[in-house]
Amino acid sequence: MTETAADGTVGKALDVLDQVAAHGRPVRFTELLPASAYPKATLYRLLQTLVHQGMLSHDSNLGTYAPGLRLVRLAHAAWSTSSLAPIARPYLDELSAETGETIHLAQMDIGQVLYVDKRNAKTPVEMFSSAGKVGPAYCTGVGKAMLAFMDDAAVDAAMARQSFHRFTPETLDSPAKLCAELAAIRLRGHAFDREEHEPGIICCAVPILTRGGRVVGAISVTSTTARTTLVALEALAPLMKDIAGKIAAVAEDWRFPERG
Amino acid sequence: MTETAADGTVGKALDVLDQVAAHGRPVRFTELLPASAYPKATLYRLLQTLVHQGMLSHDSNLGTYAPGLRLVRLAHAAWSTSSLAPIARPYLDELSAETGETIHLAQMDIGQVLYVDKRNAKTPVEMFSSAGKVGPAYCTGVGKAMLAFMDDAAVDAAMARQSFHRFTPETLDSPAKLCAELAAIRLRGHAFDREEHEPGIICCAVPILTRGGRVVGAISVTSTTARTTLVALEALAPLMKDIAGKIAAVAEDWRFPERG
DNA sequence: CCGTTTGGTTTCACTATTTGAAACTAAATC
DNA sequence: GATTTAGTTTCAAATAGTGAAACCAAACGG
Repeated sequence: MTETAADGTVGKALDVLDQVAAHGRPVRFTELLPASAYPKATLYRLLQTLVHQGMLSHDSNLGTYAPGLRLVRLAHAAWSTSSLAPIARPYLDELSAETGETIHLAQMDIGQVLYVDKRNAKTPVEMFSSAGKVGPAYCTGVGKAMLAFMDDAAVDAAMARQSFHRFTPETLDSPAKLCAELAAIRLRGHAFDREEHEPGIICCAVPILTRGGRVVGAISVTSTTARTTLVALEALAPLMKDIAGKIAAVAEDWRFPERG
Repeated sequence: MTETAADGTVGKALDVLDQVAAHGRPVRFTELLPASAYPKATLYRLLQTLVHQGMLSHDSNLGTYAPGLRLVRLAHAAWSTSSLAPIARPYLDELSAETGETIHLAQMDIGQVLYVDKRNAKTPVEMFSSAGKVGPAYCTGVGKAMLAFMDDAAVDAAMARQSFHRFTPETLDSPAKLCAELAAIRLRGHAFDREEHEPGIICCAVPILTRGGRVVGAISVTSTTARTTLVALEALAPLMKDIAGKIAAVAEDWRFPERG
């Protein structure tokens, strides 16, 4: 299950960190032990180190471990210096104002979609509930939009990491179906989510491409079948492509200079 | 400068990670080397490991290192399972609706204030730009509100970590002044920021305390001298204390059970 | 155009750190 | 009060980390 090529102690420690984080709630030593590849004493010491470093917090009276706040601090740095979010902000605001719908900004992270920013029409704020969240690539608009424009090697690598779990009757549940879809997306220039991940939820997504054609992210406009249709969403595609182009232009100069 | 008691290789690696994050922009090997406590080869290997683990990203044509997206993913877990934010959300919404002002939710992290959530009257969303941000404890409302109710040992530890840099003429720039202020806050039950951190910015903050009196965080309402006065802000204190109480009650059952 | 500097990567013998089976302790549970 | 369960500590063996120095490549300067 763990495919992490743990290089050295650091790798192991981070592996443990991931495990704790994956549980999504405070976990006890004994819950971790069977899932971990390491013997009792080793796991114990790794946990101690991580706690001591503030990467985990340990509740001594419940005996539970949870991800520590130091991570939040570090992530702030990561988010603001390595993600597209700060650059894309004004453009997302623009798109949000124009469409009034839910907007997502995502990047690809080892075969998974990582949402790095969001605009929500109704509710005022939702924070990390969106930024930092990960999702499947094969059944989300942003995921497919990015896959469609990645190079073969990267697509293969990503493909290998998809579960192809059938979330809804519409989910593309095989590599073959997905490949066909990607070809269509390449032609069209934008991707749809036809209730493939959640029933009733549809979206239209476009990739963010550098001049050199490299994928750096994707944006999507999401809505519900109750409120709108794919056809109506598709009408937004030109605007979205325009916005994506602007983001790409700024991003390229700023953070993703094309190799000379 | 580096006061990290680096335990083992993991500690060193995380130390390096912090250093990279601290720069706030992609950094090159040579910029890191002099600042780092480790010799060339060691630093090099640590960086390699971190990159390989996705904790850092390395731009091979610029030769720069930046915090990696894996951190964002991990932080999402940390934020949603270890911070007060998910619990406090509805109450912050309530406070936001009632006051219409900027609201902060903060926790104490090794002597620094870590903002974990925010509500902004005007702009719809601001994400990590606030969550994950750190600030000084000695000259912010939330910082002082928390310090005032922490136990002596914790206050001492935190004090030792304050820079007492004089941001404005109003900044409390010595431990003595701060101590006096903390006593006043304890009496009053709420703290002010009298333009101590930024000119023109004032706030009123209250601690979030468990039944046992343990500090788990603080909330603040911020405004400008142009728009309002401390007296007007103080009028909100009862409401804020009420909200803080509600958050504490839920938090305690949920995540901070008092030791029996 | 070639010698030199600067920035980054690799080597390798040395050694400190990590390892993990097993022993141990404390607290539940029977 | 015996027994299980959960967590912590020990210690010799083994592994992984160290860092001075050598090396390489690209940029620089004369």
